[in-house]
Amino acid sequence: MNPTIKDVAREAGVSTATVSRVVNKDPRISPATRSRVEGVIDRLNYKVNTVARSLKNKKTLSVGLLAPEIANVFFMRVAQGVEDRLAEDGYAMIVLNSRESRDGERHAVDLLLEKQVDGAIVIPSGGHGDHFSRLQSAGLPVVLVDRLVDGFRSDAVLVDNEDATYRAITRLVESGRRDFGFVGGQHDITTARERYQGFVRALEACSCPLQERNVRFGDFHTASGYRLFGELMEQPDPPATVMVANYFMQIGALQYAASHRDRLPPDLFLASFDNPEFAAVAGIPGLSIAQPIDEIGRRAAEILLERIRNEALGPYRIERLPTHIVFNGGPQWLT
Amino acid sequence: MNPTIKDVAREAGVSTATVSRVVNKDPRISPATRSRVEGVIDRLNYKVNTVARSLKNKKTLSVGLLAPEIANVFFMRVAQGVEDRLAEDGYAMIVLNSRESRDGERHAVDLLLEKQVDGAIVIPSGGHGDHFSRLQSAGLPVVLVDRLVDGFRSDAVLVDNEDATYRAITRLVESGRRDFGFVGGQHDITTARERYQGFVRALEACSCPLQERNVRFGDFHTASGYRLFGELMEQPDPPATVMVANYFMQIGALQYAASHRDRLPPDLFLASFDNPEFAAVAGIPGLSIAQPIDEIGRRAAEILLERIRNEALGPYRIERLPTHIVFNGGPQWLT
DNA sequence: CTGAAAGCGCTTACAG
DNA sequence: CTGAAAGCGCTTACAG
Repeated sequence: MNPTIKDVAREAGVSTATVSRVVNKDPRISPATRSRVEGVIDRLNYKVNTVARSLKNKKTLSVGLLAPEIANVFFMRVAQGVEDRLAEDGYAMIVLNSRESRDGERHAVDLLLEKQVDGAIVIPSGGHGDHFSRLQSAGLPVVLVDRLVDGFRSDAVLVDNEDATYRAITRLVESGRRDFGFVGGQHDITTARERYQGFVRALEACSCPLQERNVRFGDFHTASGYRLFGELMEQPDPPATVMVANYFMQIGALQYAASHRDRLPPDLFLASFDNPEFAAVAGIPGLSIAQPIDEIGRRAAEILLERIRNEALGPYRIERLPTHIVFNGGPQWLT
Repeated sequence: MNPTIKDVAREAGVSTATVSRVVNKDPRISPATRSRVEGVIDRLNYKVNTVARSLKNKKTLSVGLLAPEIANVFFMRVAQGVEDRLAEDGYAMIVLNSRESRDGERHAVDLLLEKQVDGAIVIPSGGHGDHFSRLQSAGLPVVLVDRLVDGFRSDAVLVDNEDATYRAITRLVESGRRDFGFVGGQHDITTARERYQGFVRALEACSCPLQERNVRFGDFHTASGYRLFGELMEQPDPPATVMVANYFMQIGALQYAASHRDRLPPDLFLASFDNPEFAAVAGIPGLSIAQPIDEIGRRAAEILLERIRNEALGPYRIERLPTHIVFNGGPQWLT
């Protein structure tokens, strides 16, 4: 059906070895031979069969991207960054969904092994990562994104959640706010833990009071944000400055706010991660700690490619990219 | 490194053919042999090398998903649906970004051909699709999603944009609204054209006046929605019921609305596609024509798999899935 | 600078 | 029910 290297060789009157060398830009081929072969390649519209090539080379030029869900704003921006970087080097991105379960992750690991990908970028679904080491045992480099996990060591790209939260809260303290609430995720997730620690540290630094009833932990989903933020607001004396430490919980909180405007403190201010568009539309003052999500994806891909090519032989690196703070109301979300 | 079929054969004292048959569940293998071989497979943790298998079978069990951008809510939900369906049958999904350009699409077609995918699902970037026929010439089935294109025929999965818009507008007319505006996309995109036609047809049906100054066409991006909706609102007598015929334009319109509340007609009502969360948070009354996006992805994958297996040999089918209307303000977005 | 030949890890028609 | 062998489409060490 599709022409093979044999067809080209026959038409050009050379061996398949020569055709292969032309295709792979081997400099030892004479210009005359090269251009003759290239002519035939064009004429027949020959495309190298990368499956055959992969079998020989033990490289598929493909990389797995494993995430807890696909329909997720954070994930898709990571994926965009990853695809961007991979495309530059001709690598394909295979996207897998772990469906937020460890079994899903195990299954995905099997699939990646079978598909012979050259490496994997993983956004973990939970706090544990033993099962990812099977990739490393098979010689595949892994780069973690967004968070670290227990029981598994590898390169990782994320942000400095603790420090970013610390700085954001400190800034709010400096502008006179002292009455804080917090809605976050479970502590087995490093990201959730780090953000809460930054929050606590900032309050300690200013000797601001932190009342236990103003702190809630949920599961990083919209419904959880709605419920926990609602619980905060339904108290007799709700905090006026609330950190909702995750994009989806923030959407939930904003939905609660939109439908219970009368319950909200008049000077309510919401701090969160990654959600400038939503906050802007809601018309509630706030700030977002913006992660460079595309860049995280790009860097993860970059590091993975280095490992695949054995350019990076040192110890595993945890790379934390800088965040920046975006205040609502400006036009900066209009891009 | 990884054990091969040869290692298993040697350990089990059988030929590689027998191992292959066990792996592929050939019923002719005796139970005794089967269980012995399976034991060895487990012990060595043997995984079939799908690259080698693909070379032999001329099937890679992988499918390409090509979209104009990855960081896009519509795309990611399609991708989720596609991945879901493909995973059931053990197919991998390779995601490619055409970067909203025809050259990007051509390049992706080359890559898909090289990677020997078994088929492709395409969300086109423009109104033209000549270049996709190279996939079909190579024997690869293609399923279009979201819209049709000139110069290319294939199966397609989308919604009945015209009728959905007609019904939504008609419903608003029945509730007493007569003063309409429209913000949509360029007419070379079938989706944009169909939605506008449905809008016009609904207004004709009720003999509602449609003023040309209340109709604007942009490019389906947030900034365009912001600008064009702003233009509508900055007129002396802005329309109170505006259809913003695309998810991203609607976000732009809501951002404009959030920052220019004083300019809005007091009884402003926004109709759009696919954005219940945003509209809910913004607190502006409205309705969304909700597409079953995951389902579109699933169906596209389903049809593609049928074509790959030659189960569907008939003529190309354009499948239009039903939409439903969601009004803001209820808790239905809390899922 | 070029070719003959082995081999990557599978599958399967053929033979028994 | 099982095996020997060919072959999928490449790449590359070796030889010239």
